[in-house]
Amino acid sequence: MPKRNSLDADNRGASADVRRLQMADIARLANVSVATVSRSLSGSALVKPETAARVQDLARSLNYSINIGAQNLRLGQNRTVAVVVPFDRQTRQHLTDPFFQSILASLADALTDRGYDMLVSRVDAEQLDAVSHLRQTGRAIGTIIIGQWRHHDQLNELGLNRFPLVVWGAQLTQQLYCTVGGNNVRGGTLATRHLISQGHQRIAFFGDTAMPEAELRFRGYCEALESAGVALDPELCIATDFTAPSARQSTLELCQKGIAFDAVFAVSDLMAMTVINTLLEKNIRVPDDVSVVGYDDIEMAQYFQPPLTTIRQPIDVAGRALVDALFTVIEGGRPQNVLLPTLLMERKSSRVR
Amino acid sequence: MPKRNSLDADNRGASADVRRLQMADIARLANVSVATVSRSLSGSALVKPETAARVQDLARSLNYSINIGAQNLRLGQNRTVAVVVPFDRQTRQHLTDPFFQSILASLADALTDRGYDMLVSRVDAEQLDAVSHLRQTGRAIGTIIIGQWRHHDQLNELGLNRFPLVVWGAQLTQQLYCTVGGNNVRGGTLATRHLISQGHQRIAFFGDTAMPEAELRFRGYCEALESAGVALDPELCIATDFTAPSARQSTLELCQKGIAFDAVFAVSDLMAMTVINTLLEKNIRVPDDVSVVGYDDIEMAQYFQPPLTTIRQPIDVAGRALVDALFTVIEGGRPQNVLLPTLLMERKSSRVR
DNA sequence: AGACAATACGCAAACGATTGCAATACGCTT
DNA sequence: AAGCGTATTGCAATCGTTTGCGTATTGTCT
Repeated sequence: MPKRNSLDADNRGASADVRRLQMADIARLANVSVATVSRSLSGSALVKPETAARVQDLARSLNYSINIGAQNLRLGQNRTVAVVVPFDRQTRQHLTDPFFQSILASLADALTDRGYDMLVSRVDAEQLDAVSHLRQTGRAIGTIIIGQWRHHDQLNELGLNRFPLVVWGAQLTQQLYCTVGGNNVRGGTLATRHLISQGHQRIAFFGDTAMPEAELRFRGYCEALESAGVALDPELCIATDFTAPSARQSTLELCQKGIAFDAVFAVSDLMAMTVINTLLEKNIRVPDDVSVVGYDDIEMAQYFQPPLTTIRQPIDVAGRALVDALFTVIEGGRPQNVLLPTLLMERKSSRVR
Repeated sequence: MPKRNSLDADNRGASADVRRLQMADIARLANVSVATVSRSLSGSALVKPETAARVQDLARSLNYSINIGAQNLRLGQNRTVAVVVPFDRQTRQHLTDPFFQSILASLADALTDRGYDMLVSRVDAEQLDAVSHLRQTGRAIGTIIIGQWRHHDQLNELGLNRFPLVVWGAQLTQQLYCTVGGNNVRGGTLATRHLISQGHQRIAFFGDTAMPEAELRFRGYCEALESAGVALDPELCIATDFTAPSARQSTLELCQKGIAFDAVFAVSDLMAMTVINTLLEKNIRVPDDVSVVGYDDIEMAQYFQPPLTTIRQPIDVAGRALVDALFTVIEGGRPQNVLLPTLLMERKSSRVR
C-alpha cells in the first residue's frame, strides 16, 4: 500500500505548490465526517441546517472546491462536450476560416449557458472516426463536429454505434447521425436566382463539390439555372477548396482562359472576398463589371468593400441548435435534423447588369 | 453499500447504450488480474511479454480505452489546459474579434501537438479571478488567459498565489504573472513613425487606453510623435473600445466635429477596417485622403480593400509561445515574459501624403 | 536435491468524492 | 422510566485505475 498521505502532504507543503484541499480537510476542521461535508455542500436535507451552514462557511472561507474528476468518477457523469474542428491535411485548412471560428464562439456561449465545459479537439479530417476516442476515454459526454468533410461514411458508422454526435453540415440521404445546418440547396438557389434576376447569365460557381455542403449549394445553383432556362456551362463550374490562396488561383485561371462571365457565386465569404480582390488586380471591378455573391455572412462581410451580398447562416443560432440537438441525442432521443433559416443578404457586391 | 455492479450492467445492457468496457472485463476475458491488465497496457516490464501482447491484442480488438477520469484521479495528473477568453459585459465583445479567434486556433494546434486537451471557458472580464476555479476543481492543470482587460490587479493576485497562469497581453511593471505578447510600445512607434515618414502630421489614435495593450501602443504613438517634433493633440486621441460599432461611432463623431486629420492609427485591424469603411461613407477615401494603419495583421487584413497596412503580431508563434511559457510555469520555472517580434506590414491603406 | 535469486502475477490499498444503511441522539407519549 | 419515532450523523462500499508488496513459479548453481 502506498503510504503517501501524510508524507506527501509534508513534501508538497515544503515544495512550491500547496496541497489542494479536500473534503477530509474540511471534515476534520468542522469536526464532522466526510459524508456530512459532502451532504452539506450538495444541499442535502439530511443534514441539520446549522451544521450545513457551518460547513459551507468553512468551505467558502478556505476557498475549497470539490474535485470534479473524483465526483465524475463516482457519479458516472460528465459535464464536458467535445467540439471537433477537423483539419484538412491537404489544404492545411484548420481553423482559418472565420466562419468556423465564429461557430466555435457560438458553441462556447451555448455550452457555458448550459453549464457544460467545451473541449476543443483537432482531428484529421481523413479520420473523423478518431473522435470516438473522446467518449471512450470518458473525456466527453458527446461530440460536436464542424463539417462533414469527405467522410459521410465514417460519420454514419459512428451514428450506427449510437455514438452521441451532432454534426454541423449538410443534410444527406441515408444519414445515421444528426446534422444541424443551413438549407444549402435553398441557399444555392437564392444566390443564383438573385444573380439571374439582376440580369446575369454567365454565373461562375466556385466551390469544392466533394464537400457535402458545397455540393448541395451547387445543386441549388443548377436548379436555379435550369428553372430560369439558363444553360449550365461546365467551364463556369470551378472546383476550388475553401482556402483563400486556392480561390485566388482559380480566379486567375478563369481570367486567363478568357472564359466570359458576369457573376460569381462562391460557397464561402472568404472565397468571395478573395475573388473580388483578385478580380480587382485584373482591373475587373465588383459590382460594376462582375457581381459576386458569397456564403455564410461572416461578420466581416458587412464591413468588406464593397459590402458583400451573401447567403446568411445564422451563426448565433447555430451554436444553440447544435447543443440542443446533442443533448436530445444524449438523452436517447431520435436524431432530429435541424435546418436553420437561410436567407439572402443583399448588399453591394452584386447589382443589376 | 450500493450493490450496483451486476444490476447496473444488466440494466444498461437492456437499455440504449452499451456499458463501457473496463479493465475488469479485459482481465476476466484474458484470465489475468486487473493489475496485470493495467501493467500490460502501460508497457510495464513487470509482465511477461507474451501475456502483455495477449492483453494488448484483446484490448485492441474490443476497442477498449482506459477511463481518463479514473486514471487522472489515481495518478493525480491531468492533461488539460484551460483557455479563457474573457467576455466584456459592457461592450459585449466576446469572441467576436478575429484576432482572438485566431489565437484560439493557434493554441489548439500548440496544445494538440503537446498531447494536451484544450478546455475553452468563458469568464466575465470583470472577474478574471474566477478562473482559479478551473484549477481548484481539478479541471485543468493550468490556464491561459487571452488579454488582461482591466484587471491587472486580479491577475497579479493569482500570480501571487502561484496559480499556474500565462496571459496574452502587455508586459507591465510590477507584474507577478507571466505574459506573452507583442512589443506594444514598439508597435505603436512603428505605426506612427511610418505615418509621419509619409508626411502625415495629424494622426488620430483610436483605442481604449484602459486596456493595457492599447495603452502601451498609445505610449508608442506619443513617443513617435514627440521624437518627430509633432505636437500631440488630445482631440485626436479617441477612446474607443474594440468593437466595430464603437469604431464606427467614433469615426462619425470625429468627422462631425470637423477636426482635421490626415491619418488614423487604430489598435486593431477590425477597428481599422471599420474606420476605413465609415470614412468611405463620408466620401473620404483611403489612402487617397486619409491613411490608416491597423494592428494585429489578422488574415483578412491582406484581403481587405485596400490591403491593410498594419502591425503584425505573429499569431502562429503566439500559441506555441503561450503554451511553452505555461509549461515552464507549471514545472516550477520562473515566469519569463516573452516579447514576440512586432513588425510593420506596409500595404495599401497608407501612402505618402 | 536443496537453496536461492529472479521473474510473473495477484491482493488490496489508495486517488477524492457519494450514498445506502446502521447507529446514535433527541423528543415525545404513556 | 421505558418505549418508540424521527432527525442527524458516521461507516464503509463504490466509481475505474495504479502500484507497493507478498506470493507463486521458474530457473540456476552447488
